[in-house]
Amino acid sequence: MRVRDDDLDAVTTVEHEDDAYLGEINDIVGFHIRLAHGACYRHFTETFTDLELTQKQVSVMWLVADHPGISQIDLGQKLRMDRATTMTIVNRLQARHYLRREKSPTDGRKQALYLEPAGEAALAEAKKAIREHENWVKSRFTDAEVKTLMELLARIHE
Amino acid sequence: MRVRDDDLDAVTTVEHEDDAYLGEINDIVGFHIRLAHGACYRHFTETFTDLELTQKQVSVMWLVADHPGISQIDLGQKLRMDRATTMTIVNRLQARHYLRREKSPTDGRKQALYLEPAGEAALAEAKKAIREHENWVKSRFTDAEVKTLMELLARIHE
DNA sequence: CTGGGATTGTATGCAATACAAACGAATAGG
DNA sequence: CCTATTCGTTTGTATTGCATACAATCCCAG
Repeated sequence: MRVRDDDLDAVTTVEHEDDAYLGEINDIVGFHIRLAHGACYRHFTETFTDLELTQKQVSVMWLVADHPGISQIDLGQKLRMDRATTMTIVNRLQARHYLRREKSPTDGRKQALYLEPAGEAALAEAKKAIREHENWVKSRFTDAEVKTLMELLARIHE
Repeated sequence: MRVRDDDLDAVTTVEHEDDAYLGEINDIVGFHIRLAHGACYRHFTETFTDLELTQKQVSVMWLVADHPGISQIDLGQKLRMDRATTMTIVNRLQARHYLRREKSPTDGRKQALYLEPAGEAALAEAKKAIREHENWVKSRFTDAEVKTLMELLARIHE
C-alpha cells in the first residue's frame, strides 16, 4: 500500500526490505492468504522439528482422538483431503504406531481409526507445541482481531 | 462453534455436513488458515486448468513483469521461496518460453529475468482468470471486510 | 593487489502433499 | 438378486519445500 519509485530501475542494486514493493499483486487476497499460510507453515515446522510431525499429521491425530472410530473418508471430508491423500497420512501414522485401523463393525467397507498409546502421548506433546505456535500467531493480534480473522477465514473454507 | 451430540457415536453412520463438528481443533487459528488456503488453492487450480499455471508460476511471471531484470534471489525473497525452489519454477517457465534468463550486467553472479512474448500473453490471460478467482474469494465479504482480512493476513507474513 | 568469506545460481536428492485413475470388496436400494 | 455406489487401496504424476554441495562471482580487509 505504499508507493516506491524503483519500478523502473529494479535491475539496479536497490536494497529491498522484506516487504519490498511488490506491485499490483499485493492487492490480491489469495496472494496474502498464500503468504500467511507459508509463514504459518514454516513456523509450525520449526516448532515441530523435535516431534517430527506435520500439520496434517497432527490434525489427523487430533480428530481421531476427538472422534474415536472415525473412518478415513469422514476424516478426509473434515480436513478437505481426498481418499488417496488421507491414506498416505494414515499409513505414516500407523507405521509409527500412533494409530491403528480396525474394520468398522457397522460398515465392512470402512476402517475405524483409533489412537494407540504412543499416539496419545505424541498428541499430548503436539498440543503443547501447538499452544506455543498459536501464541506466535496470536501475538500480533488482539483477542477481537483473532475472532474476526477466524470468522473471515471460516467464510472462505465454508 | 456449535455443539453437536455425536462425539461418542461418530462411528455410527451419522450424516456430516461440510462443516461438521470438529472439536477443539476448530479454535486453532493456524487450522483455519490452512483450510482457507486449501480452499483458495483448489479454486485457483480449477480456474487455471486451461492455462496450466499454478499460483507460484503466476506470481513469478507477475513479479517479473513488474520488475523486469529482477534476479532469482530477489524474486525468491519477495515470494518467500528459497533459491532451489525459485530455480525449479523459473526452469519450468523458461522451458515453456514464458521468460528468459540473461546475465545481469551489474552483477555476474545474478541472472536478470525478463518475460518473453509468450509469457506476456499468458500473464494477460492469467490476470483475467485471477480477477475471476478474486471475485470468488471476495463474493463472501464486504469491501471493508476484505480490507480487514488483508491487513490481518499481512501482519502474519510481515 | 590478493586472499578469504559471502552471495548467487545450479544440481541433486528426499519428503510431504495433492490429485487422477483404476481395482476389489462391501453396501444400499430397487 | 442385480446394479450402482461407496470406501479403501494401489499406482503414477506433479508441485512445492528444504538440505546439501559446488562453482562462479563479488566484496572487503590487509
